[in-house]
Amino acid sequence: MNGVDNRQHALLTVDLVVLTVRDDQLQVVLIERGKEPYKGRLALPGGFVRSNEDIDEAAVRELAEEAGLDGRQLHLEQLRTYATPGRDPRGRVVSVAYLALAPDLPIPVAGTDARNARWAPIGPVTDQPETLAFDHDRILADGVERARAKLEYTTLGTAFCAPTFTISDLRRIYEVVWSTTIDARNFHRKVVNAEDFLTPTGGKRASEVGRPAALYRAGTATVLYPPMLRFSTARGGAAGSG
Amino acid sequence: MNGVDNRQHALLTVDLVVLTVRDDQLQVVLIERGKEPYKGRLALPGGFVRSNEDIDEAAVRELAEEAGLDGRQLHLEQLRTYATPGRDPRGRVVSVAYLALAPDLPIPVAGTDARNARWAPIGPVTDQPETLAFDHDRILADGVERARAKLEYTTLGTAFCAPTFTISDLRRIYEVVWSTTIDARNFHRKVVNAEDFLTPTGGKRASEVGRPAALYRAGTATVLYPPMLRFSTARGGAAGSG
DNA sequence: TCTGCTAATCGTCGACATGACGAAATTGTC
DNA sequence: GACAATTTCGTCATGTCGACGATTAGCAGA
Repeated sequence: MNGVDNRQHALLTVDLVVLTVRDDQLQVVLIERGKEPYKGRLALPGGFVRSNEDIDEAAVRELAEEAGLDGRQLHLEQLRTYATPGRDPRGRVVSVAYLALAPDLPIPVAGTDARNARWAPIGPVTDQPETLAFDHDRILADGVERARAKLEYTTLGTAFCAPTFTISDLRRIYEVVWSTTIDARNFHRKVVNAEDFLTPTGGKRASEVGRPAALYRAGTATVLYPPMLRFSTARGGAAGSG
Repeated sequence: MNGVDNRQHALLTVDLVVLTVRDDQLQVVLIERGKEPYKGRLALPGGFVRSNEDIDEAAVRELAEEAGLDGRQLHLEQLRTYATPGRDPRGRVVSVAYLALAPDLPIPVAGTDARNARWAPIGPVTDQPETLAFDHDRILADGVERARAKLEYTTLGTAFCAPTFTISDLRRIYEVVWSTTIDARNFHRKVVNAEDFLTPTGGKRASEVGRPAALYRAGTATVLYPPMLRFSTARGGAAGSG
């Protein structure tokens, strides 16, 4: 707002980091780009925000159009905005990234743009630089880190679960997302004692083998008190980066 | 990316939630708007992002221009993006909000746009709706909540302190930001034991009265393990007598 | 110098959370 | 019925935390 008017118009997009736990792996929805730029390259689903459309709406719409998922049924939150000049060869394109956490759903491959969408394990993507189009590697990494962090101090682990689930289901979420192993007995004690984390449904589910497990629904709590610590209290504090 | 091209160009701005603890109150930098829309109204500092300027740069620039503060010397992080249609009467304006945490610095009222900038306690602002221009009340509330949450599980409390500070200084930060009181002895034990949270400088500072306190610098840790819990675990604690 | 006063720092104690791990309970399978 | 697998309940040592007493270090006034 000084003498020179340097304001510039930009194109606005939303990009989606849609995560699930599937086959004991953390997986993300990727699409294969059908046009330039980066034609043929893997990318996060996303697209341009329309006139008079709020970005939250745009995220829900793209989730449906490109991934075939219903945004009202899964956790969706704004992640971060990426606007570095040159991040998109088409010009100044600002992307608002969203993070979605979903249970292990099949991707409907209906007659939508979701035809190219697929679940892909994040390992091969995050291990190699420049796997995805644009700056989507970075966006994915930010989304994964956000998800990992949120499992610690929120009850969001249930967002990866089906509407009803067992404590083992939930434990496997934590183990996969954090790439650790958790003692089943201590985990059980912890989540059962955490107030409003889990609501028992009364039902039980017989797995293939072993004692049937009680079924639960997500409780009303959104914050986990006390939090679930990712790295055991063990000193060392390898808490590293920021 | 379907048949109809609904993509729309938007103007991009950055807005700043700059917080400090001053006079035992959480305060924020506000400016008085000099032009329409909302002329004369209080607002968060901010402005348009320039061509070929990254938003992080724009945030640092606006911090200097509008608040007279040096962004390299304080904590600055992206907060959230606001893009609801109609949030700005001038048209489609997308605002990327940033959160800055600063020690109790005077605002240089030099010959910059900072002439209107001032520190203002957040209480009167957050208590009344529609105090600020645009949707800045909401942005401020989001910024304050982010700051409160981050004190729990990061070492960011030191960002509110001068380069060297005492443990009491740090404790007052927590007390003011969280609007609680904290036992000085337990707080002392906790932060001294938290690895790499504080680095002793060796110096001491004599306050007006009482035993002089040791001076510290912020340590290298960015994460607080275990976290500082905002609401006490309050299990048996509150119920039982001592 | 001695006596207050205040704030910083050190200690103690009980309640509770947690990690390690034993053991009982409940299924299906051979 | 023995066995394997899994869930669920207990036990124990350790660590953290809140409550709070005690000591220390500086200043000011008697």
